[in-house]
Amino acid sequence: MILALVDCNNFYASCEQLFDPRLRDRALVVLSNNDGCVVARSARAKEVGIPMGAPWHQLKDQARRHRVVALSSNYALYGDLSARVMQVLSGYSPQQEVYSIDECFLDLTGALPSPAACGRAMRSEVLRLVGLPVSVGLGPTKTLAKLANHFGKKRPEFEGVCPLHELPAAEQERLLAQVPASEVWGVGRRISQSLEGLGIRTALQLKKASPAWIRRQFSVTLERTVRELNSEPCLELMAGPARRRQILCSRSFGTLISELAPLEEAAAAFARRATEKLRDQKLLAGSVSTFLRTNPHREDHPQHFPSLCLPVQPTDDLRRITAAALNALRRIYRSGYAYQKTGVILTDLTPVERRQGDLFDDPVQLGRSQALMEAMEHINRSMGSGTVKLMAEGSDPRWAMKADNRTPRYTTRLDELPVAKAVSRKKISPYSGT
DNA sequence: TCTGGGGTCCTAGGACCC
DNA sequence: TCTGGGGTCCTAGGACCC
Repeated sequence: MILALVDCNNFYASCEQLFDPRLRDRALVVLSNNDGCVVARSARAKEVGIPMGAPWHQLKDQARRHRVVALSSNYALYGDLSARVMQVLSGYSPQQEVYSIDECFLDLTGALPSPAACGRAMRSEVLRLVGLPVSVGLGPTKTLAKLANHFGKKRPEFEGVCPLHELPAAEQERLLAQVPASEVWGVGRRISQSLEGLGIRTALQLKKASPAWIRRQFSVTLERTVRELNSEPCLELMAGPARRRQILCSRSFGTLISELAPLEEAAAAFARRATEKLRDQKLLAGSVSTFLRTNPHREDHPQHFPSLCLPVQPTDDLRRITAAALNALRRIYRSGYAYQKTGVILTDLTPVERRQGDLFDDPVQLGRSQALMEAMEHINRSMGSGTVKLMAEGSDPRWAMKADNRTPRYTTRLDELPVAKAVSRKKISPYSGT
C-alpha cells in the first residue's frame, strides 16, 4: 500500500497572498479568533522568527520591527479554497480522506506511471488550477506519509514531493535519525518529554523501540505509532466522513462579562450555530451541555469553570436545544466572576432516520417543528445567517469577537468581490492592534 | 488591556449488575 | 472473627491532532 499525504504550505497565509499579491514577499501572519494567537505564518514571517501559536499581543514590538502584516482569520475564504484543492486532488484516487482544512490522505497504491509521478502531478495541478502551493509525502502507512511530507516541505532536494518508500533503507534511516521524535504524528509535548527521559530523542530511535514495551510505558496509541513507523499499517484510511460524536460551538468574548443576560444571549447564539451544524449533518442531539470559563491566564482573579450536561429527548428543534442550553447556563452561573467564554456542546448524536419516538409524541407538533426549522433555514440561506433567530439571542451582542483586520470574502460574497476598488485603494499597513 | 476553536481517542476508577 | 467473582457501563481527565 502506498499512501500520500498532501498538505497546503502555510495554508491561511497562502490564501491571503493569493488574493493580494503585494503580500507575497511580506512577513504575514494570520491570527486566531479574537485576534488572539498566531495560527499561520508566511515563509518570510518564519524567517524573521515569529513563533507559531504565540499570543499576538506579546509579539507587537517584534512585528513592528519587521513590518509584519497581521490579518484576522477569514474562514469563509479558507473553507472555499480548501474545497477547491480537495476537489482537484480527488481526481487522483478513488480513496481520499480529507483529514483537515488543509490536508488529505490519498491511496495511491498502483497509481500509474508511479505514485511518485502522481505526487508531482498533484502538486503542479493544484498550483495551476487553484494557485496554492502544496507538499506531498508518500509512504506505506499514514504516519510515514506524514513524515515524508515533512521531508518534502523542509528539504529543498525533494522539491515538495518526497517518495519515502522509494529511497534505499539506509537513506530512510539517515533521514529519520535527523528528525526529533516530537515531529512524529501522535507524539506531542508531554510524550516527547517522557520519551526523552527514556533516551528516545529521534524518529529513528522511536521506530526501533519495542512496541510491547512502548505500550506498557505509554498506551496502545503510541504502540500503533511505532508499528506504523515500521511500515505496519494500524490506522485505516477513513472512507467517508466519520460519524460525529459531538458538535461544539464556543467563542471567547471581546470583553469579559459578569452579568447573566449577555451570557444568555451568547449561549443562545452558539446553540443556534450548533443546531445549524447538527441539522446540516442530519443528526439529532440527545444531550445539551453548556460551559462557562473565566480567563485562565489571570491567575490572580477568581476562577470558575463550571459545566452542566442536560439530557433531552433526541431533537433538532432550535427552540428545545436553546431552552436546554439556557437552562444549564442559569444553573451553573454565579455572579461575581468575570467570564471570558461560554460554549454549547451537543452529544449523544443519532441520525435523524433513527428518531426514537415517545409514548406522548404528537406527530402534528413534530411536523410543525420541522416546517418551522426548514422555513428558518430557507430564509437564513437566502438572506444571510441570523436574519431570523430567536429573541433569546438579543440584537446587540456585547460578547462579539474582535476581528479588526479581516480581508474580503473574495470567493463567497458577491459584494466582496476583488474589484479594483476593493483591492488597490486599501493601503496595507502593519497591524496596529487598536 | 490583550492568550482560538473544534475535534478524537484512551484509560482509570467508580457505580452497578448478577 | 469471618464478607466473592466476574462482568459492563459511564464519566472525567489527559493526551493528541489541525
